[in-house]
Amino acid sequence: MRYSRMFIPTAKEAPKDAVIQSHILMIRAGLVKKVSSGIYALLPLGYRTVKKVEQIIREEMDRIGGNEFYLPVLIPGELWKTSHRWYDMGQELFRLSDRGEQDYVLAPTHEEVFTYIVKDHLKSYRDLPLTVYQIGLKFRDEIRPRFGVMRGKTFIMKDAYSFHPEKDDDSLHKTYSDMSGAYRRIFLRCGLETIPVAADSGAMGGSQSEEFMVSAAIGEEEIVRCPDCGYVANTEKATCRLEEITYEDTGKLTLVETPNVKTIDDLSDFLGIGPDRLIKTLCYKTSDGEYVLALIRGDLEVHETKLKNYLGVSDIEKAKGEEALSKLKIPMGFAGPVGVRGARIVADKSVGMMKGCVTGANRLDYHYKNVNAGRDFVPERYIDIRVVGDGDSCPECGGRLFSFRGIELGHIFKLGDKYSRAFGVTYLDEGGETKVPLMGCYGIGVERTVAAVIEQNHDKDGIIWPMSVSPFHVHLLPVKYDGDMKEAAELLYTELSESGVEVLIDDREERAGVKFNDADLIGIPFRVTIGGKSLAEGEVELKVRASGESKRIAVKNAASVLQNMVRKELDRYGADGHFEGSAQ
RNA sequence: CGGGCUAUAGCGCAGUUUGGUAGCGCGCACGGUUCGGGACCGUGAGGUCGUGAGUUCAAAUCUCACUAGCCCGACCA
Repeated sequence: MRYSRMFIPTAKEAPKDAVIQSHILMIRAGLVKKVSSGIYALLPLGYRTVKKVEQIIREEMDRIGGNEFYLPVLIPGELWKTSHRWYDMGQELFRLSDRGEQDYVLAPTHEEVFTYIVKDHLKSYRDLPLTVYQIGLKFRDEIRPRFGVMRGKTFIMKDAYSFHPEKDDDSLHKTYSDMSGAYRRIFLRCGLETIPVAADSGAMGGSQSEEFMVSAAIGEEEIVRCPDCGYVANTEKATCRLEEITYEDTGKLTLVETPNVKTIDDLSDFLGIGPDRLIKTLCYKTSDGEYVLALIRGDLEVHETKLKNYLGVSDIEKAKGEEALSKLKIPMGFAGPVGVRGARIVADKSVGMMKGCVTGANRLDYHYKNVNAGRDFVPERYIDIRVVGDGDSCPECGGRLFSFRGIELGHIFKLGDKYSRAFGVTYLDEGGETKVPLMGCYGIGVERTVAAVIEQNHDKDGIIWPMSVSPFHVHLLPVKYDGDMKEAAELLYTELSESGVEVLIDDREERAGVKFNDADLIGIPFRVTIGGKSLAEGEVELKVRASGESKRIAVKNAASVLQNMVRKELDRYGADGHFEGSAQ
């Protein structure tokens, strides 16, 4: 491609709403343009990279037997009512209706459509297992779009679904681990180091689930890892060993006056007791309108996602002060589990052994002391709802966990039969009996992957593309697009292009400095400078964007040398040595 | 949705306190000099000052309402 003909709006300064490097660089290098909050247009350079990532995904999906589809994004609401997600999903689902007032959704994922299609054609156990996928646009009415392309209202996602014989967990597990392997290769081929993390399955339902994370300070996920045994988990799911604390029965329940002492810290100071002797009581309201008291040891925090998952509701929120008072007669700051009516009581495991402790008395300015769990109150269950973080003990080996932040690029789930059952998907088994298949689902955020590549591969001057996803392989830079330099550059351009190397030639009549800076910003792995002096000596100059190394090559060999270097570099990112030639 | 903030030329910003009819840098166009790391000189184009109402002789500036966007939190690929 010729730079002068290509739409590449580079900029010295990025708009102030870009706060992370990948976002700033995507805008400055002319990869994307914001159309509205959370909605981005891919410009030619950005789209080239996106297509390469898609192609890598496609190759890896096909390798494990995936069938690629192209599905509509406008979906009849009927399908979503069948799966019940029309009602469950809440406001992030874009809903609309046509002139006949038929309901539609803009698909945020494609379980419904794929299940609908498979239902009609799946007849026999011989058709299983089946893996289908597509790469396409998704819509989510995100509450807060963020970080450019990282979290948008529209985004490209690869989503795959697998179908397996009923109760055949081995078959499901086989595809699940094939996916896990494919995901590792995909990210590796994109030049990314990802960390597979045990995760929460969230609203999707299902059992096992694994997220593919890239470590990044701006990541939206918090992950804990044990350096000793390698345990890794999203904090939505992570557990830890319970600290050994000795509690003693201190006698019978006693009311104690605690005027205006509302927080754990204040209470701890006021009574001169450590926070691990206090039971924190948080009052939640579920999306079903139920009230729940969540109990946890005073020095710990409740993880709302864990609590929500246990309760099996789509959302929870802290109950408003007035509401807790009027509905449950619980004054804010003095809440406790003793004698409460009208609310479920759920306790973290840390509360299970607590004796001789302090809780709110549900009476303004009073707490109870000498509280024993099990005696003075009985929660419906002791479960793990605590926030696990730095310094907690690894549940596997007891080592000290540390936490870090990550960006979620992919997520794989075992779904079970929720969707197949809802849609009435069945097949006949060997014995001629009707069965319901198990399902798995597997997603990758495409633009987000591109953003992560930039996040991990850039310097102060711009992007440093891995060859596998770079919009071009070689950037030809004639210092002057005129005379001998122009001629040599054009010749090299033709030779390289004909041999399958993707070349961007900077044929603009710009000053050298401008061209160099744009080249660094755009970040194509190999830059070849065709300058007056070296050309007079029959040479051109190769600069490797990543290392900054440069060397001279004889003009007459340049095409073949570059061709080999590009090939070698592409092979480095090939998976298992199977990678063949250019990513296009 | 809760908390914080912003809105003036394509981008980055000043001007708002104390009302007087809009400016700087980058970018863009033209001319000239320059020409291997974002050159210089000159000329020029480009603005409903987020929207609407109000106060006033006069509003980017003061008042009210609204809208959009950004940051922190809850949701997700």
